[in-house]
Amino acid sequence: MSHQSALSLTEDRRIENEAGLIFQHVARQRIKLLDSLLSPHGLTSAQVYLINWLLKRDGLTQIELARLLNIGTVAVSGMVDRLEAADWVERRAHPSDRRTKRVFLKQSATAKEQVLSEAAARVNEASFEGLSEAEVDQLLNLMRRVRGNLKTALDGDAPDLVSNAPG
Amino acid sequence: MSHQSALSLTEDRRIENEAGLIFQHVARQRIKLLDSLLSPHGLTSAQVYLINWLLKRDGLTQIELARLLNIGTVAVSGMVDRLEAADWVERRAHPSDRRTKRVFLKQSATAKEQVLSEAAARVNEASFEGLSEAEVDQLLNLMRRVRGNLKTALDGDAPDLVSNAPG
DNA sequence: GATAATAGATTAGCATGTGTATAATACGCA
DNA sequence: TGCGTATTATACACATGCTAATCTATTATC
Repeated sequence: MSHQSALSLTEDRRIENEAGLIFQHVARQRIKLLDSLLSPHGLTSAQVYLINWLLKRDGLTQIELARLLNIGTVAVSGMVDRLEAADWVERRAHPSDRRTKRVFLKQSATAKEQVLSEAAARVNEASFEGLSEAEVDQLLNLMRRVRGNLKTALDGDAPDLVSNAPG
Repeated sequence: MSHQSALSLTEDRRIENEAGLIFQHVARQRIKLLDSLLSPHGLTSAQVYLINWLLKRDGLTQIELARLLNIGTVAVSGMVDRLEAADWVERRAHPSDRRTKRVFLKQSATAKEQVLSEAAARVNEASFEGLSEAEVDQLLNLMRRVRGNLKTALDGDAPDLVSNAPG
């Protein structure tokens, strides 16, 4: 690794534990805050991430959702179960492939688009309070590079389906 | 919020979804990579975060661990259950407060210190591949500010016990 | 066409986190 | 002493993620 000479195993010890905690805490705190904003609407943050992709492209298959959300197909299966039970989405048979089930939003979900958008924006505002626009850009760009690094380390060389995010 | 004028609700829409996904993906990818490094030793990443604090200060109470790990006491209770069942730690009665149980490492855990340290270092190396030392510092500093912002948004004004991380 | 390999989705079982409710203990104060 | 409150840990129910195994349907190969 090119980085190894700059931060060796021993020199790295200063940040080795803290970095992991920071990334985890920020992710979990954002979820917690987003959940608190969404719970009055009967939705969770993970469900909204899924719905956001369907708002961009309705009728995605579960495997496509799994790749976009960076989770396994099993997790998608369970989430769609719960979303379907609560009448936010419905599964429909794929016209030509009977293995595949496509997921479509129901009207109750599309009607919430504005609410979900504002909740996400409020979490970002809280997160980036006091940071300049340049600093936010810097942070997100560095995070994208870290995500790419980790994807390489985990997947080997799989294509990056997530980089074209909805927005 | 001072930030609101720089990035309004509408201007924010470009990043509103992506930011959340990035933070989540990075956190989960790091966990996944760390878990894969630790599973040969019969440990999970969450368990190692807890053990790392005990390596710094053995005999913490469960509530202290909860605050340090930024999780609830219920989650600590379950984790200590599993760690105790696997003989990594043991609960001991507090000398003066019979409500409290302090958690102590067993020899099997302290013997693993070097292994855990190297696993964490390898995750950081993979994460920060291609980033300069200055960029890593920049990233972590920005993330610390985000964490502080979110803590304020969630807790109100609770003290930040986590900023003095082990390492 | 029959058979093998691949792909999409689900089930089962687990770890980790949440919120709410409870039990036991400690503490503050009359 | 004793009552009310706060603290610590746990029980319960749930959401979200994982891996491994399974089932069905498609595709590739002989």
